[in-house]
This record gives sequence, structure tokens and C-alpha cells, in this order.
Amino acid sequence: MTNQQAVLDLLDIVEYGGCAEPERFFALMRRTFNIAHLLYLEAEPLSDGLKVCRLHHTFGAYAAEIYLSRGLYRIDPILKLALGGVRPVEWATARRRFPECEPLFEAAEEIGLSTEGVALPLPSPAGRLALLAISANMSPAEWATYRRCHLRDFQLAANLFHASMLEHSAMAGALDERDLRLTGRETEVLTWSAAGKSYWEIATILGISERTVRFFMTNARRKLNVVSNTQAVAQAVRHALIPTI
Amino acid sequence: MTNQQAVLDLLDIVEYGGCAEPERFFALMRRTFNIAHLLYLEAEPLSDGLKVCRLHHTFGAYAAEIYLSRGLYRIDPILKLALGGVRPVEWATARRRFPECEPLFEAAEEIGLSTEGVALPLPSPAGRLALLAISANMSPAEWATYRRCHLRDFQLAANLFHASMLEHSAMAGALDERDLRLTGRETEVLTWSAAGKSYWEIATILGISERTVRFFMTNARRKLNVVSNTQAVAQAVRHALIPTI
DNA sequence: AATTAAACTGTCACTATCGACAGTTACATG
DNA sequence: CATGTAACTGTCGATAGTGACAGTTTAATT
Repeated sequence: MTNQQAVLDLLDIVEYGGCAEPERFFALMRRTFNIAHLLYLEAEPLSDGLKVCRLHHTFGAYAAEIYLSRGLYRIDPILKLALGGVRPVEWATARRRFPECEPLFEAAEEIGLSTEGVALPLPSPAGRLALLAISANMSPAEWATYRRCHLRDFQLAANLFHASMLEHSAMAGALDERDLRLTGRETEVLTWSAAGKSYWEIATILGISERTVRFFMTNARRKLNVVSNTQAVAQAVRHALIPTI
Repeated sequence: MTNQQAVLDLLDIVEYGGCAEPERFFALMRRTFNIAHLLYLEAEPLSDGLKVCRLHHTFGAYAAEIYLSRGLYRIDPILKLALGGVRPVEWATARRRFPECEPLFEAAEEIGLSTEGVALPLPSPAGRLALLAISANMSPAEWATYRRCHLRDFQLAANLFHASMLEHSAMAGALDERDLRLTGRETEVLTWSAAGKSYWEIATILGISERTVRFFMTNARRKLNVVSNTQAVAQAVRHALIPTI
């Protein structure tokens, strides 16, 4: 059993921002728990697959090479289950339920990687998906006991680390968007436009002239560097410039 | 300190499906931890607000009445932070950061509810948001110690309960998603429209007639239940139906 | 006192969009 | 073979959006 005090300390460190770099977080996790490997993935679903936004792991270049060159991502049920669901995905369970993914686990055994682990789905902003996978070099029985005891620690640590990662990228992105600041009226007309209102309707709602609505909308388009109201609204929603709630 | 064995037992019960009903989960949580109240919310962001998909709580009818009649949901920073973010939201921190939400906390104190608590964002399928809020009748100092020890339990229990809720409604909810499923072409024209392209441009890009672009767009508008391309794109971006460019 | 930013308004001409009309073709599923 | 679904197309008329022209007013900052 792992030292409970060390676990709580780890959670404090991750929560209060001491682990915004994946390497430090991974190292801290491996030091505190009996973890073999970690993998953090942030992706965006596309119609024809997944766009990987962030990927950090400890499996090494050789394992990554094999995973990619053999096209194992195409049959990986853990990816699909964890990114498409909410419940922690047990590797062994996925292996049993999807016999077609055997090549993946065989490849793992071939290069000496553990096949016991769990993938934790993480809450993400709209349109994003994320997971943290954790594996350990243990027998199935050992892993079951270990997992029962520490899944809660993994889940919270994963959530907090993920939050740090997102906030860090928000800082970096904030500089780019310094001139993207919209005025109150610009935000209002965009919001109503996103709600399907026409210029005339927005003018009536805001108690101003239709021309003025067009004026704000034109300014918003110019600031967002787009050519249509539709594109402006798409950008505004993506950058959370107009309220979702 | 709470009995660790009881905590692990609770997590087992929630994980293995023993707590698909909110009342049983809430009761089990209150029995295991020193929790005053719980609130589970599942919602969908809309252009003109928030559509509540599921709401279960232990605050009682009187508190709900006050919350709604005074319009406190409009100033509630916890809702916004937890549904819009990833990090656990500490009630006291939200109160300090958003002085305009004082009426909310004053109302809570008025009817004898605790103002110490935390709201946990939960991972959700595309276009959905969810949170579990937990409060305790403790002094700030007690709460800090208690939270440090049990946040991991709350987080994992919340995730597992949320997963049960989603899986239970998977059958019923499948009907809603079927209507909202866009075809490949509908997704394509929406994507290009969100990129600022006109019908003529999209037609040229896809190598089809302008009329056909309009056909797909009309179908998309109908499925999304909106009145303009702009609103359709806003919805599609929010529901992650089209890829980010 | 000068400057700046935001909020506001009008008109003209052109293009884009949208709803309603009425179809064809291809492919899979029962 | 019927049924359904997706992909496709044409035309008309009404409404909405877009850019370029040329301004006023108010409030805060320098």
C-alpha cells in the first residue's frame, strides 16, 4: 500500500499548479505510485477520425513507432471507449470484449509492456476529448487490488493535471487573442445572430436601428478577421467570445 | 476521518452498478461521508441559455423555489465555472472572486444551508455538460481538511455515478441523438459555411451544384431545428458536430 | 483641451440566403 | 420488389446580408 500522506501531498501539488509540465507530472506520479507508464491524450473528433491536439507519454519512441507503423490506433478499443465514454476503461476488460484488438496487446507483450492498466476519460471543453491512461507491471490479481485502492487518486490527479494543461494553453492563447476583444454591443449582436435572429429582429430586441446592428456586426467581422456573420459566429463560439449559458 | 474501508466499498458499489438511482447514490454518499447536501446536474448549452437535461438534489423544494424565484441561477458563478471548466470549483473561492453573486450565498445562509462546498465538473458526451456539487456543514477550516482528504473520493464517485446515469439513459437518449445525426455532406457544407464560404464557393469546392449545397444546408437546419445558417453553425460548433479548423 | 473608443444613424447597390415548388439517381435493407 | 436514405438538381420570388459612402454624440483618458 502506498503512503497516504504522499498521495495527499501529490494531489495538493497538482491542484495548486506545481505540475503543469507533463514530464514533471509523470515523474511525480511514478515516484508516488507503482506506475509503469502514463499517457495523456487530448484530441478533437473529426468526421474521418481524430485530430490529436496534445499527446504526452512515457512509453518511448520505439513503442510509439510500433503503434503507428502497425496502425494499431485503428483497432485500439481503449481510445474509442475512453474518448467516447465517461467510465474508466479497464485494459483487460477491453481486451476481452474486443477480440479483434488482440494484435495491440500482443504487440505490447512483445516489447515488454504491461497489459494491465486503466484509461480515465477527462472532462473537456466543448468539442474536445481527453484521457489519461495508467499502466502497471503487475499480475491481474495485484492490479485489481491496487486499482481498487488508487483509482480515486488517479482520477483526481488526472482531472487536476488536465485542468492545468488547459489553463496553461489558455494563457498562451490569450496573447494571440489580445486584439480579439469585442465590445459589449458587438458581443450582443453576435450572440443574437448565433440565436438565429435577423438584423431587424436584433435591432428590435436591442432598441436600436437596423443600421446600427449592421455597424456592430461589421466591426465584429473586421476584428475577428472573417468574411461573413456565419463565420464570425463560428469563431466566437469556438473562442468562447459569446456566452454559451 | 472517515472509515477508509467504507469509502472503498462505496466506490465499488457505485462502479459496479449498485447506484443508478440518484436517491440511493445520495443516501449512500451521505451515509459514508459527512455530507450535508448533493446536487447532480446534466445540461445542454443552448444559444439562449441552458437546457437542463437532468437535475437531482437534496436541497428540498423550498430552497429550489427560492433559487428559481429570485433568479439566482443567473448570477450563480458555480454553475458557470463548473459547467464551463474542468477544475473543481470551491464555493468559497467563487464567492470571493465574484462579489456580484453575494445574494446567492446570503440566500443560502438565510435558509440555513452551508456555504462550504465544491462542484465537480464531469466528463460528458459531445454537447453535454454535467456537474456534481457537494456541500458540508463545517467551518471553513474543517472543510479545508475534510476536502483535502476526500476530494478524490468525491471525484471518482461522481464520475462513476455519472457514468451509470448516462448508461441507464443510453437507450432512451439514443432517439434524441438519431435525429441530431448529420450526414457526411451536411457536415461538410456546415464546415465550409463556418469557414466563411458562400453557397457558390462550397459548390465549387465540393464539385456539386449550388442548389445541392442549399439542399444539404436546409436539411442540416431542419435537423438542428434552427432558422438560419448562422444559427446552425453556432449549434454545430457547440455540439462539436463539425471539426475545428 | 485634445484624443480616443464606443455607441449610434442614413442611403445605395449588389450579393447571398431561404422557403416552396418539383423532381432523378444510387444503394442498402427488409 | 418495396421502402428508405443519402446524394443530387432546377427555378422563382422574397428577405437578409454586405460593403462603401458619410456622418453625430457621449464618455473616458491623456
